[in-house]
Amino acid sequence: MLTKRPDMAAMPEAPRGARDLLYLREAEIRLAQDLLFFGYRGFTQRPDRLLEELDMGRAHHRVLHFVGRRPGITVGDLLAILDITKQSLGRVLQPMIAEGYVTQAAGRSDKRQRLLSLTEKGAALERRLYDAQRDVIMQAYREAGPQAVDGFRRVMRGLMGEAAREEIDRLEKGTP
Amino acid sequence: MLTKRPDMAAMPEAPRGARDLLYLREAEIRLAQDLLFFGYRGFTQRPDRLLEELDMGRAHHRVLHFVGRRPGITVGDLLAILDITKQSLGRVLQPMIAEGYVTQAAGRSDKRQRLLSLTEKGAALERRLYDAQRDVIMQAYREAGPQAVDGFRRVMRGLMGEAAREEIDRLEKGTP
DNA sequence: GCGTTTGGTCAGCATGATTGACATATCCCT
DNA sequence: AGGGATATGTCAATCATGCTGACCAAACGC
Repeated sequence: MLTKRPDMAAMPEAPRGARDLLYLREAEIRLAQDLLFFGYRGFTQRPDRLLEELDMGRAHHRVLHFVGRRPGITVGDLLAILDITKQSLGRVLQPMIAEGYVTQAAGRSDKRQRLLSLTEKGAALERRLYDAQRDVIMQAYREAGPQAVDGFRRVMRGLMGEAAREEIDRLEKGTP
Repeated sequence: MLTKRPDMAAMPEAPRGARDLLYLREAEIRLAQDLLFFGYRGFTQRPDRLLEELDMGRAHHRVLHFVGRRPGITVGDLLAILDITKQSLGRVLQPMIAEGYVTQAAGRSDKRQRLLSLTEKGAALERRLYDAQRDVIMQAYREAGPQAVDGFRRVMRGLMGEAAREEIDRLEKGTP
């Protein structure tokens, strides 16, 4: 498949140069795939190592992160953010409650709700994970420069769906 | 933990404004975490759906991608890129060979090596996955603009380790 | 009072990762 | 030619994280 390239058949009479543009575009997209794969791995590597020592995984980190980000979040909202099933969350969340990383409190207006928050212990662990990840991000931001950071943000926002974009805006503001 | 913020104790006599800067920096890092989580999910979502229909997972996609990117790659090099164990790769790779997505050929200089390449069938599937992912990336790139794309690349490179950065350079050139 | 919503829980399954141990073929150096 | 190192494959067992379907309990709200 070394000689087969995209959309060639679809442009049998493409103008001179169009073929080269397609090659260029493909190289650009392939590079993006590689960057996302290796970059995301670099981003998760250090927290993963810390979590391993505590017999936890990335799922636990996500709970710590989003509960810390939005204290008093309901189980339902957390499920919507993580986009996993109630059962999958339960298996991670219940042990975290039992071991005192997360607390539940009945909602004041709706008593069915279990509002989730981090305990001191949970917040301390979250901060350790945050610090590890912060170092990696700060380093990348410093090397790249502020303008690059802005570009990074724009592209990442574009990669996610509309729902996730709204979720991010909500997280940035507080809890509207 | 709503009132506890980073490094406060470490800067008891910080100048006016330093405290605000720390708040700002934390918000920046938290945003980066959210962007990477939701962005990466958006990036993998469409291929994941296609793969599901064929009873494959993300691991299969990674093999198709990197073998397609570097035809004739050795098992060892692929392992180094994916950073998984031989056994983990074997469970994904062997069925793909059996079902005719990937072929093996003995290395000409070193006959121990099994040089991996995509078959027509494998390349066709890889292209379907690529096309799905390309649409998402192109959309994000178009919305963000070329300058943002450059910034995105810089930051993502910064997030990965030195080894991954070299690997990306190697992939971009060909197979040095 | 009754249907709906929120949350928890049970049993079972798939995927993709892990480790340790061992086998085979080939390479390369002495 | 011998022998250690290298490249790959394979066995068995385990773990983490996702899934489904079914069902229950409590509280809401009309």
